[in-house]
Amino acid sequence: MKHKLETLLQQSVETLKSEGILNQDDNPKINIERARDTRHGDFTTNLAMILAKQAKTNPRQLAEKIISSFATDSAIVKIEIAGPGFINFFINTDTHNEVIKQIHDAGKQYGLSNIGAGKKIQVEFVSANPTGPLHVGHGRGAAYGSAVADLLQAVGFDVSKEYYVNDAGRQMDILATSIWLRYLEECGEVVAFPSNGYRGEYIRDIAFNIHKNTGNDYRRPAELVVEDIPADDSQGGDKEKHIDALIDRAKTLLGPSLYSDLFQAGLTVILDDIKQDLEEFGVSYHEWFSERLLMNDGSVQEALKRLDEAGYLYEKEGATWFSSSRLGDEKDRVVIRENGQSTYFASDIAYHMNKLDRGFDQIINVWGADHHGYIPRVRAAMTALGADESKLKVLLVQFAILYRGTERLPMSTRSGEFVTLRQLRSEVGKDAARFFYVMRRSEQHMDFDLKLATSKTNENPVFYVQYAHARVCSVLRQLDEKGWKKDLLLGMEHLYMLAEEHESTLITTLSKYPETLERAALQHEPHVLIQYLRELANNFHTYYNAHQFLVDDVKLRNARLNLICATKQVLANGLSLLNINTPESM
RNA sequence: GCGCUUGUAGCUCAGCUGGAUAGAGCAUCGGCCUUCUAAGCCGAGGGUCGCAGGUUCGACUCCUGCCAAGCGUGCCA
Repeated sequence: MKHKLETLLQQSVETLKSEGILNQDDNPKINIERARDTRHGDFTTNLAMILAKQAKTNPRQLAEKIISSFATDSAIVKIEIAGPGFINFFINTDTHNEVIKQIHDAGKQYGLSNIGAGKKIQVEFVSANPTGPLHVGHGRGAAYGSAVADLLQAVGFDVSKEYYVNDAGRQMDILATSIWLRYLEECGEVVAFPSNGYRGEYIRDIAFNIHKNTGNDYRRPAELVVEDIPADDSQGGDKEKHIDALIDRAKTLLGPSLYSDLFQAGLTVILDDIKQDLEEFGVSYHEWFSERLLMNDGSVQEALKRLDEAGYLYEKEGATWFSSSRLGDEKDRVVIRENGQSTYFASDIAYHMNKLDRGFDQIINVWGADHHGYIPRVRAAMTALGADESKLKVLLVQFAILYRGTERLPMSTRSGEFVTLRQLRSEVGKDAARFFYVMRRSEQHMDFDLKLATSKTNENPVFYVQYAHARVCSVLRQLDEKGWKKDLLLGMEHLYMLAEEHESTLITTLSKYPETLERAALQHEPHVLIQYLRELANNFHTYYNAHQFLVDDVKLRNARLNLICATKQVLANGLSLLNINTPESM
């Protein structure tokens, strides 16, 4: 309907041009909106107000002319000029009610579209270091990223979801060393635990299992482990130097093969845990992309070579630098350290080169907001590689700050004090967690009060929406118990009987679903869909309380049943897109 | 210091990229269960849209300057 009005208005503009009322080069953007108030009809446009200046008349007069040149259409019963010059369109009820048939015919497909036209989009999200379980901050990225990806898929993009596994680098060495030290404790070799190590209980679990499965293979005398190691900061030393020395000691005492086994064992356990966690959260990936792979297959060297050939690399103070400041970054960045090792950023350059080579039309990175300073250097790298940096879209997710009542909960991976995603799921459930995470705009800082989410579950908005779905199911069960049958065709023939205001409002909301999906997807704003579902549920509950569906009049009854079944369908479509369950009863 | 993000009801947040009288939920107060699930519905109160200018028919929305909060500003990842 919206598109139809657009074309009709376009024709009016052309007519007015040929009459000389409008200039030939006036090509306004035709803007049709839903009227916010029912008194303003169904659709509205501000076209006359936009064009009034060029046409040198006042908006209301111009609106008159637009209307008089407007082709008649059976779907439109009335056109009005209102306020400063809005043109309001009133749609006839048959056209209005037709959406119930459309929803029935399309079923699960209702709302899907093909505006993405099969364009390839990659969405990378979460990508947490595999150094420990996911916490509630990652949960937000997971819920948001997957919702964005699934929405884009729903409107016709060819979407690939990816997790970048940072399975290389110093953090991983710290992890392996932390595990080893806990393992030594299991064996009875007591070594003071470094302040910079990973202190979580899960490290002990991993160490315990390695000890159980492999015995004393990794055991080395405590005296040798600590011999000549520089002091930790608790002893007035430097924690970085301390941990680096311990890593080196682990490598030398264990030898490359055993060290690598230990490293791999830790990585596997943690990554498997992350995969399972996400799966249970309803998040799936097409690709788990390994950073180590990039480092081992020469991609990093290749990427740096390309930067060098383009003249963007130079040597300074023993390191190799990328002159990103020439491309909009604040300063130049090191890609190869003094010690010869490439930096994390170098891997990331290679990773983005790899993404480009895979032929995506658009690359979306969902990052925690604390990484925002990283964006200019990645864009600079893409440009330097000769790519179109506008292909990259970075969506930032603000941290979720956890509260239990008024108490702010600590969130530090290193100290091991954090609420895991798994704990959150078991406390509030998958559905509520996903709903909560996606309910707010991603750039909003978010306060997540566990006490509220757990102790008052009945106030949780997710139940409100699910309850609407369950209520329709319940009505259908009642229908059955009364020995009545639903007569689809009879209902469709009598949709005109749905003349109550509550019915009309509900139908309008149903018809907004496709455009809501479209907007939510293109703007990368899943909260728009949540907002919509809450409105739809509200319309339904209000209707439910105001009118009886299972009335004796068989025509009206079936018309109403068709309406609430359409509502059920749209609720189900929206919720399942967000990977939230649609219970038949509650 | 500089950069990014945010500032809307007591609290948590929407506000459809500039439209008509700024909206929900929670909390508070008052109503509605012999009728399809009261996890629901109806009503009331509650606002200097951080502050000050500017742009125009029209600003919560765009521009500038302040104020406040969070984050960033590593040869960490």
